[in-house]
Amino acid sequence: MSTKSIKSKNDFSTEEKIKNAARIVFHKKGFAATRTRDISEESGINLALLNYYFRSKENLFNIIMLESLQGFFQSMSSAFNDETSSLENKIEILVNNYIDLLIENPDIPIFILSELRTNPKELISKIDIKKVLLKSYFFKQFQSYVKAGKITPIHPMHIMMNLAGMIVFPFIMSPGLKEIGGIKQDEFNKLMLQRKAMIPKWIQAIIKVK
Amino acid sequence: MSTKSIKSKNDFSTEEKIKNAARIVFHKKGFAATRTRDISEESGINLALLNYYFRSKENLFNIIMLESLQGFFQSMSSAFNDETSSLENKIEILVNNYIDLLIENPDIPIFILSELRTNPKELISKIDIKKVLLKSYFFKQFQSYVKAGKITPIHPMHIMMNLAGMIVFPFIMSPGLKEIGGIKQDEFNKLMLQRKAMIPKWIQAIIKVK
DNA sequence: GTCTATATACGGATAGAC
DNA sequence: GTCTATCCGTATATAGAC
Repeated sequence: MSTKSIKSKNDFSTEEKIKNAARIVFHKKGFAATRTRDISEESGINLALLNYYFRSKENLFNIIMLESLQGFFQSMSSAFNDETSSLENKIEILVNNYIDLLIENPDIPIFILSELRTNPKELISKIDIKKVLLKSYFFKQFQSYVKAGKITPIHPMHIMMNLAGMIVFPFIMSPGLKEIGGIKQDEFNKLMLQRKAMIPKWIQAIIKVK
Repeated sequence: MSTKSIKSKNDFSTEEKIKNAARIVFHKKGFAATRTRDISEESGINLALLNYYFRSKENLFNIIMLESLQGFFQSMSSAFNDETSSLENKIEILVNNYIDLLIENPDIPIFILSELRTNPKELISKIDIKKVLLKSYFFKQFQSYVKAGKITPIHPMHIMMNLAGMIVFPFIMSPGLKEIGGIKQDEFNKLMLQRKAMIPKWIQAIIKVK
Protein backbone atom coordinates (compact mmCIF):
# COMPACT_ATOMS: atom_id res chain seq x y z
CA MET A 1 0.00 0.00 0.00
CA SER A 2 2.86 2.38 0.69
CA THR A 3 4.69 4.03 -2.15
CA LYS A 4 7.82 2.20 -1.17
CA SER A 5 7.42 -1.26 -2.65
CA ILE A 6 7.31 -4.27 -0.36
CA LYS A 7 9.68 -7.01 -1.41
CA SER A 8 7.50 -9.69 -2.96
CA LYS A 9 8.31 -13.30 -2.48
CA ASN A 10 9.61 -13.66 -6.03
CA ASP A 11 11.89 -10.73 -5.58
CA PHE A 12 15.03 -12.75 -4.99
CA SER A 13 18.25 -12.66 -6.91
CA THR A 14 18.93 -15.66 -9.10
CA GLU A 15 21.61 -16.75 -6.71
CA GLU A 16 19.18 -16.65 -3.78
CA LYS A 17 16.54 -18.52 -5.75
CA ILE A 18 18.98 -21.31 -6.47
CA LYS A 19 20.13 -21.54 -2.87
CA ASN A 20 16.60 -21.59 -1.51
CA ALA A 21 15.60 -24.33 -3.93
CA ALA A 22 18.78 -26.29 -3.21
CA ARG A 23 18.09 -26.13 0.52
CA ILE A 24 14.61 -27.55 0.04
CA VAL A 25 15.65 -30.36 -2.28
CA PHE A 26 18.86 -31.35 -0.49
CA HIS A 27 17.08 -31.38 2.86
CA LYS A 28 14.38 -33.61 1.46
CA LYS A 29 16.37 -36.06 -0.65
CA GLY A 30 20.01 -35.81 0.38
CA PHE A 31 23.02 -35.20 -1.84
CA ALA A 32 23.12 -38.42 -3.85
CA ALA A 33 19.42 -38.58 -4.72
CA THR A 34 19.25 -34.93 -5.70
CA ARG A 35 19.72 -34.03 -9.37
CA THR A 36 20.79 -30.56 -10.39
CA ARG A 37 17.69 -30.66 -12.62
CA ASP A 38 15.53 -31.01 -9.49
CA ILE A 39 17.04 -27.84 -8.12
CA SER A 40 16.64 -25.91 -11.36
CA GLU A 41 12.99 -26.98 -11.60
CA GLU A 42 12.29 -26.18 -7.95
CA SER A 43 13.78 -22.72 -8.36
CA GLY A 44 12.43 -22.05 -11.86
CA ILE A 45 15.85 -21.03 -13.15
CA ASN A 46 17.79 -22.42 -16.07
CA LEU A 47 19.92 -25.46 -15.42
CA ALA A 48 23.11 -23.86 -16.67
CA LEU A 49 22.85 -21.05 -14.16
CA LEU A 50 23.49 -23.41 -11.31
CA ASN A 51 27.00 -24.01 -12.55
CA TYR A 52 27.42 -20.37 -13.49
CA TYR A 53 26.78 -19.26 -9.91
CA PHE A 54 28.04 -22.21 -7.88
CA ARG A 55 30.53 -24.05 -10.10
CA SER A 56 29.32 -27.51 -9.12
CA LYS A 57 26.59 -29.45 -7.37
CA GLU A 58 29.05 -30.44 -4.67
CA ASN A 59 30.07 -26.86 -3.98
CA LEU A 60 26.45 -25.80 -3.70
CA PHE A 61 25.81 -28.69 -1.37
CA ASN A 62 28.68 -27.71 0.90
CA ILE A 63 27.31 -24.21 1.20
CA ILE A 64 23.86 -25.50 2.15
CA MET A 65 25.31 -28.00 4.60
CA LEU A 66 27.46 -25.41 6.33
CA GLU A 67 24.52 -23.05 6.76
CA SER A 68 22.33 -25.89 8.00
CA LEU A 69 24.90 -26.96 10.58
CA GLN A 70 25.35 -23.42 11.80
CA GLY A 71 21.61 -22.83 11.98
CA PHE A 72 21.10 -26.03 13.90
CA PHE A 73 23.92 -25.71 16.41
CA GLN A 74 23.92 -22.02 17.12
CA SER A 75 20.79 -22.27 19.28
CA MET A 76 22.35 -25.12 21.20
CA SER A 77 25.58 -23.28 21.68
CA SER A 78 24.00 -20.10 22.95
CA ALA A 79 21.67 -21.96 25.30
CA PHE A 80 24.44 -24.19 26.65
CA ASN A 81 27.06 -21.52 27.15
CA ASP A 82 25.00 -18.89 28.91
CA GLU A 83 26.73 -18.59 32.28
CA THR A 84 23.91 -16.67 33.92
CA SER A 85 21.11 -19.22 33.69
CA SER A 86 20.48 -22.25 35.87
CA LEU A 87 20.65 -25.79 34.55
CA GLU A 88 16.88 -26.02 34.64
CA ASN A 89 16.63 -22.79 32.71
CA LYS A 90 19.04 -23.90 30.02
CA ILE A 91 16.99 -27.01 29.42
CA GLU A 92 13.75 -25.05 29.13
CA ILE A 93 15.26 -22.62 26.67
CA LEU A 94 16.83 -25.38 24.63
CA VAL A 95 13.62 -27.38 24.36
CA ASN A 96 11.61 -24.32 23.43
CA ASN A 97 14.03 -23.09 20.81
CA TYR A 98 14.47 -26.46 19.17
CA ILE A 99 10.88 -27.48 18.96
CA ASP A 100 10.09 -24.15 17.33
CA LEU A 101 13.03 -24.54 14.97
CA LEU A 102 12.07 -28.09 14.04
CA ILE A 103 8.41 -27.33 13.45
CA GLU A 104 9.63 -24.80 10.88
CA ASN A 105 12.43 -27.01 9.49
CA PRO A 106 11.55 -30.64 10.19
CA ASP A 107 13.93 -32.04 7.58
CA ILE A 108 17.16 -30.63 9.00
CA PRO A 109 18.04 -33.41 11.47
CA ILE A 110 17.61 -36.34 9.11
CA PHE A 111 19.46 -34.36 6.45
CA ILE A 112 22.47 -33.67 8.67
CA LEU A 113 22.55 -37.12 10.24
CA SER A 114 22.21 -39.09 7.04
CA GLU A 115 24.91 -37.10 5.27
CA LEU A 116 27.06 -37.34 8.37
CA ARG A 117 26.94 -41.10 8.15
CA THR A 118 28.65 -41.05 4.75
CA ASN A 119 31.11 -38.15 5.00
CA PRO A 120 31.89 -37.80 8.70
CA LYS A 121 35.28 -36.11 8.59
CA GLU A 122 34.82 -33.13 6.31
CA LEU A 123 31.38 -32.04 7.42
CA ILE A 124 31.99 -32.16 11.10
CA SER A 125 35.19 -30.20 11.00
CA LYS A 126 33.11 -27.29 9.80
CA ILE A 127 31.49 -26.83 13.16
CA ASP A 128 33.28 -27.12 16.47
CA ILE A 129 30.89 -29.39 18.28
CA LYS A 130 33.38 -30.16 21.00
CA LYS A 131 33.00 -26.57 22.07
CA VAL A 132 29.23 -26.70 21.75
CA LEU A 133 28.80 -29.91 23.69
CA LEU A 134 31.64 -31.39 25.68
CA LYS A 135 33.30 -28.17 26.68
CA SER A 136 30.07 -26.25 27.16
CA TYR A 137 29.16 -24.45 30.35
CA PHE A 138 26.18 -26.81 30.54
CA PHE A 139 28.53 -29.74 31.05
CA LYS A 140 30.52 -27.99 33.76
CA GLN A 141 27.36 -26.93 35.49
CA PHE A 142 25.99 -30.44 35.33
CA GLN A 143 29.13 -31.81 36.99
CA SER A 144 28.95 -29.25 39.78
CA TYR A 145 25.29 -30.11 40.43
CA VAL A 146 26.33 -33.73 40.74
CA LYS A 147 29.08 -32.85 43.22
CA ALA A 148 26.63 -30.80 45.25
CA GLY A 149 24.32 -33.82 45.43
CA LYS A 150 21.56 -31.97 43.65
CA ILE A 151 21.23 -34.52 40.88
CA THR A 152 21.92 -38.19 40.48
CA PRO A 153 25.49 -38.97 39.34
CA ILE A 154 25.48 -40.20 35.77
CA HIS A 155 27.50 -39.42 32.67
CA PRO A 156 26.21 -36.10 31.33
CA MET A 157 26.22 -37.66 27.87
CA HIS A 158 23.15 -39.63 28.92
CA ILE A 159 21.27 -36.40 29.50
CA MET A 160 22.43 -35.07 26.16
CA MET A 161 21.20 -38.22 24.47
CA ASN A 162 17.87 -38.08 26.27
CA LEU A 163 17.35 -34.44 25.41
CA ALA A 164 18.29 -34.96 21.78
CA GLY A 165 16.25 -38.14 21.56
CA MET A 166 13.14 -36.62 23.08
CA ILE A 167 13.32 -33.42 21.06
CA VAL A 168 14.70 -34.46 17.69
CA PHE A 169 13.72 -38.07 17.20
CA PRO A 170 9.97 -37.46 16.84
CA PHE A 171 10.69 -35.25 13.85
CA ILE A 172 12.87 -37.91 12.29
CA MET A 173 10.20 -40.57 12.62
CA SER A 174 7.35 -38.25 11.64
CA PRO A 175 7.23 -39.28 7.95
CA GLY A 176 6.58 -42.80 9.15
CA LEU A 177 4.04 -41.72 11.73
CA LYS A 178 2.09 -39.71 9.21
CA GLU A 179 2.18 -42.34 6.51
CA ILE A 180 1.12 -45.25 8.67
CA GLY A 181 -0.04 -44.06 12.04
CA GLY A 182 -2.43 -41.90 10.10
CA ILE A 183 -1.28 -38.96 12.18
CA LYS A 184 -1.84 -35.70 10.37
CA GLN A 185 0.52 -32.75 10.26
CA ASP A 186 -1.42 -30.55 12.68
CA GLU A 187 -1.95 -33.40 15.11
CA PHE A 188 1.75 -34.01 15.04
CA ASN A 189 2.58 -30.36 15.62
CA LYS A 190 0.11 -30.24 18.50
CA LEU A 191 1.89 -33.17 20.13
CA MET A 192 5.22 -31.39 19.65
CA LEU A 193 3.93 -28.22 21.27
CA GLN A 194 2.75 -30.29 24.23
CA ARG A 195 6.26 -31.64 24.51
CA LYS A 196 7.67 -28.14 24.97
CA ALA A 197 6.20 -28.09 28.44
CA MET A 198 6.67 -31.77 29.23
CA ILE A 199 10.25 -32.54 28.24
CA PRO A 200 11.84 -30.22 30.82
CA LYS A 201 9.73 -31.85 33.55
CA TRP A 202 10.65 -35.30 32.32
CA ILE A 203 14.32 -34.45 32.34
CA GLN A 204 13.96 -33.13 35.89
CA ALA A 205 12.26 -36.37 36.93
CA ILE A 206 15.10 -38.35 35.40
CA ILE A 207 18.02 -36.52 36.96
CA LYS A 208 16.68 -35.70 40.40
CA VAL A 209 17.97 -37.66 43.41
CA LYS A 210 15.50 -40.10 44.90
CA MET B 1 39.21 -80.77 13.91
CA SER B 2 36.31 -83.11 13.37
CA THR B 3 36.00 -85.07 10.17
CA LYS B 4 32.83 -83.24 9.33
CA SER B 5 33.91 -79.89 7.96
CA ILE B 6 32.86 -76.73 9.76
CA LYS B 7 31.31 -74.17 7.47
CA SER B 8 33.99 -71.52 7.01
CA LYS B 9 33.06 -67.89 6.74
CA ASN B 10 33.69 -67.87 3.01
CA ASP B 11 31.45 -70.84 2.51
CA PHE B 12 28.46 -68.88 1.25
CA SER B 13 26.65 -69.23 -2.02
CA THR B 14 27.19 -66.44 -4.50
CA GLU B 15 23.67 -65.26 -3.90
CA GLU B 16 24.27 -65.04 -0.16
CA LYS B 17 27.57 -63.23 -0.68
CA ILE B 18 25.84 -60.60 -2.76
CA LYS B 19 23.02 -60.14 -0.29
CA ASN B 20 25.37 -59.83 2.65
CA ALA B 21 27.48 -57.26 0.85
CA ALA B 22 24.41 -55.38 -0.32
CA ARG B 23 23.09 -55.21 3.22
CA ILE B 24 26.34 -53.70 4.45
CA VAL B 25 26.66 -51.13 1.70
CA PHE B 26 23.00 -50.13 1.51
CA HIS B 27 22.84 -49.76 5.28
CA LYS B 28 25.89 -47.56 5.26
CA LYS B 29 25.27 -45.36 2.22
CA GLY B 30 21.62 -45.66 1.29
CA PHE B 31 20.14 -46.55 -2.08
CA ALA B 32 21.10 -43.51 -4.14
CA ALA B 33 24.74 -43.29 -3.03
CA THR B 34 25.35 -47.01 -3.47
CA ARG B 35 26.78 -48.20 -6.77
CA THR B 36 26.32 -51.78 -7.88
CA ARG B 37 30.10 -51.75 -8.25
CA ASP B 38 30.41 -51.05 -4.52
CA ILE B 39 28.40 -54.16 -3.80
CA SER B 40 30.38 -56.33 -6.19
CA GLU B 41 33.64 -55.14 -4.63
CA GLU B 42 32.40 -55.60 -1.08
CA SER B 43 31.30 -59.15 -1.88
CA GLY B 44 34.22 -60.05 -4.13
CA ILE B 45 31.92 -61.30 -6.87
CA ASN B 46 31.73 -60.21 -10.47
CA LEU B 47 29.58 -57.21 -11.28
CA ALA B 48 27.48 -59.04 -13.86
CA LEU B 49 26.41 -61.63 -11.32
CA LEU B 50 24.43 -59.07 -9.38
CA ASN B 51 22.04 -58.69 -12.30
CA TYR B 52 22.14 -62.42 -12.99
CA TYR B 53 20.86 -63.22 -9.50
CA PHE B 54 18.77 -60.18 -8.65
CA ARG B 55 17.76 -58.62 -12.00
CA SER B 56 18.33 -55.04 -10.83
CA LYS B 57 19.81 -52.86 -8.13
CA GLU B 58 16.32 -51.77 -7.14
CA ASN B 59 15.06 -55.30 -6.76
CA LEU B 60 18.03 -56.21 -4.59
CA PHE B 61 17.43 -53.09 -2.52
CA ASN B 62 13.78 -53.98 -1.94
CA ILE B 63 14.79 -57.40 -0.67
CA ILE B 64 17.28 -55.90 1.77
CA MET B 65 14.81 -53.28 2.91
CA LEU B 66 12.06 -55.78 3.53
CA GLU B 67 14.33 -57.99 5.60
CA SER B 68 15.62 -54.98 7.52
CA LEU B 69 12.12 -53.78 8.33
CA GLN B 70 11.07 -57.22 9.47
CA GLY B 71 14.18 -57.65 11.58
CA PHE B 72 13.67 -54.29 13.19
CA PHE B 73 9.96 -54.47 13.93
CA GLN B 74 9.52 -58.08 14.87
CA SER B 75 11.12 -57.56 18.29
CA MET B 76 8.87 -54.61 18.89
CA SER B 77 5.79 -56.45 17.81
CA SER B 78 6.44 -59.47 19.98
CA ALA B 79 7.28 -57.36 23.02
CA PHE B 80 4.27 -55.09 22.58
CA ASN B 81 1.70 -57.77 21.89
CA ASP B 82 2.51 -60.17 24.68
CA GLU B 83 -0.70 -60.24 26.71
CA THR B 84 0.86 -61.92 29.73
CA SER B 85 3.48 -59.35 30.72
CA SER B 86 3.00 -56.13 32.66
CA LEU B 87 3.57 -52.74 31.12
CA GLU B 88 6.79 -52.41 33.10
CA ASN B 89 7.92 -55.77 31.85
CA LYS B 90 7.23 -54.96 28.22
CA ILE B 91 9.37 -51.89 28.48
CA GLU B 92 12.27 -53.77 30.04
CA ILE B 93 12.16 -56.44 27.38
CA LEU B 94 11.91 -53.91 24.59
CA VAL B 95 14.85 -51.86 25.82
CA ASN B 96 17.00 -54.93 26.30
CA ASN B 97 16.21 -56.44 22.93
CA TYR B 98 16.73 -53.24 21.01
CA ILE B 99 19.96 -52.14 22.56
CA ASP B 100 21.40 -55.58 21.85
CA LEU B 101 20.06 -55.47 18.31
CA LEU B 102 21.43 -51.98 17.69
CA ILE B 103 24.87 -52.70 19.09
CA GLU B 104 25.07 -55.45 16.49
CA ASN B 105 23.39 -53.45 13.70
CA PRO B 106 23.88 -49.75 14.44
CA ASP B 107 23.16 -48.62 10.88
CA ILE B 108 19.64 -50.02 10.58
CA PRO B 109 17.67 -47.08 12.00
CA ILE B 110 19.29 -44.33 9.95
CA PHE B 111 19.00 -46.59 6.90
CA ILE B 112 15.28 -47.16 7.35
CA LEU B 113 14.48 -43.60 8.34
CA SER B 114 16.43 -41.90 5.61
CA GLU B 115 14.94 -44.10 2.90
CA LEU B 116 11.53 -43.63 4.44
CA ARG B 117 11.84 -39.90 4.00
CA THR B 118 12.08 -40.29 0.21
CA ASN B 119 9.80 -43.22 -0.57
CA PRO B 120 7.25 -43.28 2.23
CA LYS B 121 4.34 -45.05 0.57
CA GLU B 122 5.81 -48.21 -0.88
CA LEU B 123 8.17 -49.11 1.91
CA ILE B 124 5.80 -48.70 4.73
CA SER B 125 3.07 -50.78 3.19
CA LYS B 126 5.41 -53.71 3.48
CA ILE B 127 5.08 -53.83 7.22
CA ASP B 128 1.89 -53.30 9.10
CA ILE B 129 3.07 -50.81 11.67
CA LYS B 130 -0.41 -49.84 12.68
CA LYS B 131 -0.72 -53.32 14.08
CA VAL B 132 2.69 -53.13 15.72
CA LEU B 133 2.15 -49.76 17.31
CA LEU B 134 -1.25 -48.17 17.45
CA LYS B 135 -3.29 -51.33 17.75
CA SER B 136 -0.79 -53.13 19.97
CA TYR B 137 -1.67 -54.62 23.31
CA PHE B 138 0.86 -52.18 24.79
CA PHE B 139 -1.35 -49.26 23.79
CA LYS B 140 -4.49 -50.82 25.24
CA GLN B 141 -2.66 -51.67 28.42
CA PHE B 142 -1.32 -48.14 28.68
CA GLN B 143 -4.82 -46.71 28.39
CA SER B 144 -6.15 -49.01 31.10
CA TYR B 145 -3.31 -48.02 33.45
CA VAL B 146 -4.27 -44.41 32.87
CA LYS B 147 -7.92 -45.13 33.68
CA ALA B 148 -6.90 -46.95 36.85
CA GLY B 149 -4.92 -43.88 37.90
CA LYS B 150 -1.67 -45.82 37.94
CA ILE B 151 0.08 -43.50 35.53
CA THR B 152 -0.21 -39.92 34.52
CA PRO B 153 -2.68 -39.30 31.68
CA ILE B 154 -0.84 -38.38 28.50
CA HIS B 155 -1.05 -39.46 24.89
CA PRO B 156 0.68 -42.85 24.66
CA MET B 157 2.45 -41.60 21.56
CA HIS B 158 4.60 -39.48 23.85
CA ILE B 159 5.87 -42.60 25.57
CA MET B 160 6.52 -44.25 22.22
CA MET B 161 8.51 -41.22 21.15
CA ASN B 162 10.47 -41.12 24.39
CA LEU B 163 11.27 -44.80 24.22
CA ALA B 164 12.31 -44.63 20.60
CA GLY B 165 14.25 -41.45 21.16
CA MET B 166 16.13 -42.75 24.17
CA ILE B 167 16.92 -46.11 22.62
CA VAL B 168 17.44 -45.41 18.95
CA PHE B 169 18.63 -41.83 18.71
CA PRO B 170 22.04 -42.37 20.35
CA PHE B 171 22.88 -44.85 17.61
CA ILE B 172 21.85 -42.39 14.94
CA MET B 173 24.04 -39.66 16.36
CA SER B 174 26.95 -41.97 17.14
CA PRO B 175 28.93 -41.26 13.95
CA GLY B 176 28.97 -37.62 15.00
CA LEU B 177 29.83 -38.43 18.60
CA LYS B 178 32.74 -40.61 17.57
CA GLU B 179 34.09 -38.22 15.01
CA ILE B 180 33.96 -35.11 17.13
CA GLY B 181 33.24 -35.98 20.73
CA GLY B 182 36.25 -38.23 20.44
CA ILE B 183 34.12 -41.00 21.92
CA LYS B 184 35.45 -44.40 20.93
CA GLN B 185 33.41 -47.39 19.90
CA ASP B 186 33.81 -49.31 23.15
CA GLU B 187 33.09 -46.25 25.27
CA PHE B 188 29.94 -45.75 23.27
CA ASN B 189 28.86 -49.36 23.66
CA LYS B 190 29.53 -49.16 27.40
CA LEU B 191 27.22 -46.16 27.64
CA MET B 192 24.57 -48.05 25.70
CA LEU B 193 24.79 -51.03 28.00
CA GLN B 194 24.36 -48.69 30.98
CA ARG B 195 21.21 -47.41 29.32
CA LYS B 196 19.68 -50.91 29.29
CA ALA B 197 19.20 -50.62 33.03
CA MET B 198 18.48 -46.90 33.14
CA ILE B 199 15.91 -46.30 30.41
CA PRO B 200 13.17 -48.42 32.02
CA LYS B 201 13.64 -46.53 35.28
CA TRP B 202 13.56 -43.22 33.47
CA ILE B 203 10.35 -44.14 31.70
CA GLN B 204 8.84 -45.14 35.04
CA ALA B 205 9.85 -41.80 36.52
CA ILE B 206 8.22 -40.04 33.60
CA ILE B 207 4.86 -41.79 33.62
CA LYS B 208 4.28 -42.30 37.33
CA VAL B 209 1.69 -40.14 39.08
CA LYS B 210 3.14 -37.55 41.42
C1' DG C 1 23.33 -12.87 -17.05
C1' DT C 2 20.58 -16.17 -19.42
C1' DC C 3 19.60 -19.32 -22.85
C1' DT C 4 20.24 -23.82 -26.18
C1' DA C 5 22.95 -27.34 -27.49
C1' DT C 6 26.35 -30.52 -26.49
C1' DA C 7 30.48 -32.67 -24.54
C1' DT C 8 31.87 -35.91 -21.14
C1' DA C 9 31.63 -39.11 -17.41
C1' DC C 10 29.49 -42.40 -14.91
C1' DG C 11 26.56 -46.21 -13.57
C1' DG C 12 23.15 -49.92 -14.45
C1' DA C 13 22.42 -53.47 -17.29
C1' DT C 14 23.26 -56.98 -21.00
C1' DA C 15 25.53 -59.80 -24.85
C1' DG C 16 28.09 -63.41 -25.63
C1' DA C 17 32.38 -66.25 -24.86
C1' DC C 18 33.92 -69.71 -21.77
C1' DG D 1 27.45 -70.01 -13.29
C1' DT D 2 31.04 -66.78 -14.17
C1' DC D 3 33.70 -63.85 -16.86
C1' DT D 4 35.02 -59.64 -20.30
C1' DA D 5 33.57 -56.22 -23.05
C1' DT D 6 30.30 -53.02 -24.13
C1' DC D 7 25.90 -50.77 -24.72
C1' DC D 8 23.02 -47.03 -23.44
C1' DG D 9 20.50 -43.96 -20.57
C1' DT D 10 21.13 -40.33 -17.43
C1' DA D 11 23.35 -36.48 -14.98
C1' DT D 12 26.92 -33.03 -14.41
C1' DA D 13 29.17 -29.62 -16.53
C1' DT D 14 30.54 -26.46 -20.33
C1' DA D 15 30.69 -23.99 -24.96
C1' DG D 16 29.00 -20.52 -27.28
C1' DA D 17 25.05 -17.70 -29.12
C1' DC D 18 22.18 -13.98 -27.62
